Amino acid sequence: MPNPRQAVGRPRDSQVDHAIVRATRELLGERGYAGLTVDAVATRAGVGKAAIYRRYATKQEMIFSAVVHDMGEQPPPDAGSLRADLAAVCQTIAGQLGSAPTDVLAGLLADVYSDTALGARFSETFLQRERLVVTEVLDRAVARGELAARPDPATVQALLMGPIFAWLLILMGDPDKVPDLARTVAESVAAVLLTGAVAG
Amino acid sequence: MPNPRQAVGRPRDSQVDHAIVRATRELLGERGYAGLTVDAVATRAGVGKAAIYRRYATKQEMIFSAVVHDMGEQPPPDAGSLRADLAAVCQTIAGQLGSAPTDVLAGLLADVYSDTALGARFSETFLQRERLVVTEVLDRAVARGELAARPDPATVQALLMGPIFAWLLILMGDPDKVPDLARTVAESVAAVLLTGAVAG
Amino acid sequence: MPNPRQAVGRPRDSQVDHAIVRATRELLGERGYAGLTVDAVATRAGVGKAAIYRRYATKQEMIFSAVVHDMGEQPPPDAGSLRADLAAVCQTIAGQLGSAPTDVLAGLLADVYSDTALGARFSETFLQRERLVVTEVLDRAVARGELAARPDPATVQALLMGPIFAWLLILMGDPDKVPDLARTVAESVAAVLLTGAVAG
Amino acid sequence: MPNPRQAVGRPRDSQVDHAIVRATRELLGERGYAGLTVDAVATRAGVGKAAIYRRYATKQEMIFSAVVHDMGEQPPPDAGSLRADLAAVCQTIAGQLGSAPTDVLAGLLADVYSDTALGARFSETFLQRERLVVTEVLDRAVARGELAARPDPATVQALLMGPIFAWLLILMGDPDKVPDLARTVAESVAAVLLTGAVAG
DNA sequence: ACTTAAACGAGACGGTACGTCCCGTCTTTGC
DNA sequence: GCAAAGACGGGACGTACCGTCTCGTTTAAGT
Repeated sequence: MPNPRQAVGRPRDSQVDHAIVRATRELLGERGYAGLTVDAVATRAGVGKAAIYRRYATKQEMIFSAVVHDMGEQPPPDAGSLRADLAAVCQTIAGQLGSAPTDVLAGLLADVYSDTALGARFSETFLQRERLVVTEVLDRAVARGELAARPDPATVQALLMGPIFAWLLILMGDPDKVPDLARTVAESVAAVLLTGAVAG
Repeated sequence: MPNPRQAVGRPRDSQVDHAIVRATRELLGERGYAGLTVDAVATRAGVGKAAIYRRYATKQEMIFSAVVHDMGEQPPPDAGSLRADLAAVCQTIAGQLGSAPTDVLAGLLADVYSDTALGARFSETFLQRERLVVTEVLDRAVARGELAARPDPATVQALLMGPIFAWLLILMGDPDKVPDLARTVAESVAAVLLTGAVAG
Repeated sequence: MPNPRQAVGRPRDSQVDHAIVRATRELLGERGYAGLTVDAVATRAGVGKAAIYRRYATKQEMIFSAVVHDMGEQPPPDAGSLRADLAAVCQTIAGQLGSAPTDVLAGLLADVYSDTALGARFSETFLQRERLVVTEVLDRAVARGELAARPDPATVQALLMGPIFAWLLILMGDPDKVPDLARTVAESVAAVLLTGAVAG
Repeated sequence: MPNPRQAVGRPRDSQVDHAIVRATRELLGERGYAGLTVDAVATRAGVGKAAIYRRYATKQEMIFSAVVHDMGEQPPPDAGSLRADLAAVCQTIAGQLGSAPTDVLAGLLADVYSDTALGARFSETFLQRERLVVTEVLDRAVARGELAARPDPATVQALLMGPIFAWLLILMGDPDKVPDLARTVAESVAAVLLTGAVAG
């Protein structure tokens, strides 16, 4: 059951979509989050502002879509143990967070709080998808007999992503040390979970 | 040897200082971070804009000063064990982060990336002071013989503050559950440190 | 010798022509000259914008054609005397000017100055045709012996149409009084012409 | 009884007023009425757009004020006879109309119809003031015994200004011939008035 | 008391970006 | 090849803030 409105009128030009996303990413890299303007994106993309606002309701949505686009968050491969699964999840998180400049991440995070629609989209696109991954990993551990009961996935999610987030965004730590940090995080979360200290 | 320029002319009115801080906090609560304007603060405070810019170089500095004001980060009391000390540090962090609305925290974090001066101040006022606390706690554990060598304080700081940060700012979790989370965090960090898995 | 391009392809739909003209007039009445948009005309007419721009090069031309359409300016019937002929011409002018809302007339007049092509068409469609009428009337008066020489037709044209124009467009006078005014104008122009005060 | 609000805050800078008016006039001359943009005026005047919109509610008001500014319409000197007085009035009208480019006059006239406030101002600033002049001239003629009763000033105003208006704005006639036309107009109006054909 | 100099409320200033609107053109699908 | 529908590049509009700059007034400290 495709969208019935697709049949009428000139269809959206997908080259315009790409040009906007591309220009946004380039300019974010060149001028930073705070220095990005919609006019500059339009000019760089060779596109009218109307074409941008036809796709995105606000500047913030445009940036969000250009940066987050498709944080695929594929279903995680079973690595055989909770410890190994957690390590894999951590690496994925680290890879995603490291894919955008920190000032952009911080800017987006702030925008999420001033735009309800964006907040919902952020939650759906990113948080809930990642939570499913965490849930899956925990369920496996229960199935294996490593855990007696499934701990709260949201709590585990915070334990996993938090330190990496803090390292990059708040402490402005060296990105090269993120892999080491990810290992330590996986280690510490596995330790605390396996002692049974975290409630469901 | 005070600033000689202070002696001449009309002195700053400390009531103006308070009015600005107060108006800023009120308006942050009412309209949120993104909705705050300097004109509105001036009006609410019954103050001219010049009086604000005489005190703060930018809007961001004004907000920073009004919100962060005095994250005291007092020296931590020795609780007798690494596990207990980490728990205390975690509670402190949780208390500080919970004292401001999340949208304000996110907004300030974004500003830190577009304003070098603010970034430096944020680092000095907040990060480095907290790092000293972490370092002190770790040193005590070494002195007690709990740890063979002092792990990297920055890494430990990320492990401690990260999950709470993520819970509040990213996952938009229930603030009432933060104390529980803080306990879990302290537990997990103590576990991984005591196994010696974290390098110095 | 018709246009050879007319023979190929689908012929223009004359219903579309009428729909455009009709929608234009309706919307001019409802929203006024300044509030008219091509999109609105297309929507109201149930027509694509391309169909409009296939017929008219600009929005202004569209309006012009819809409003002026056929200012017939038929050859004037000989009324027997200069005085009577002038009165007839004046009534015709008054009738034409009164047929469109004043804001539309003012808008069109302004457009004539920003669009050379429209200016030319305005001149051909309206001014020159009217001038021929004036010239004819003056020539008759010469033939009758009422005038010794033919005065400058452009000057007489200005004397005849000017007051009615000013009354409606500038002074925003009562349209019901235009017939009276037209009589007075004819009277005054006849008077000055018959005294021989106007040069050829 | 001066404006009580003058005392508070920074006063308007009259140099800014002049810069705006000057830039508007220059650009009207260079690019014509249709080519004028508010941004261009702001840039040329070395002024922010806000400074313009603080003074004028719309672009149209700005242009109106810059062009019409002060059509002084001083009380007319008594020339001794109705015929001579009318000639003087005609010359004044001709001078005023000739002081601005025709495209600007046409543009302003159109604006008057899409902006009620501007229409009112146009009427007060220009039409009513001129009408007083006409009324005064007619009253003098009555006092002199040239006229039995005072004819309708609005009608006479239309008779006087109309032909000059039509000559310049509609017929796009040679501006050099306006003085001749003005004389003819005065002649014809005097003729018709003195025959008593125009009602009060 | 009188001068000096800075701080004060108010609000205008130059500048920049926003999001909207409209023009005239182009690109689909269908007839 | 015309039709409706609607996306396209371009560009102006009027609004909203920012951080600065006058105004005239008020408040101390130093004479």
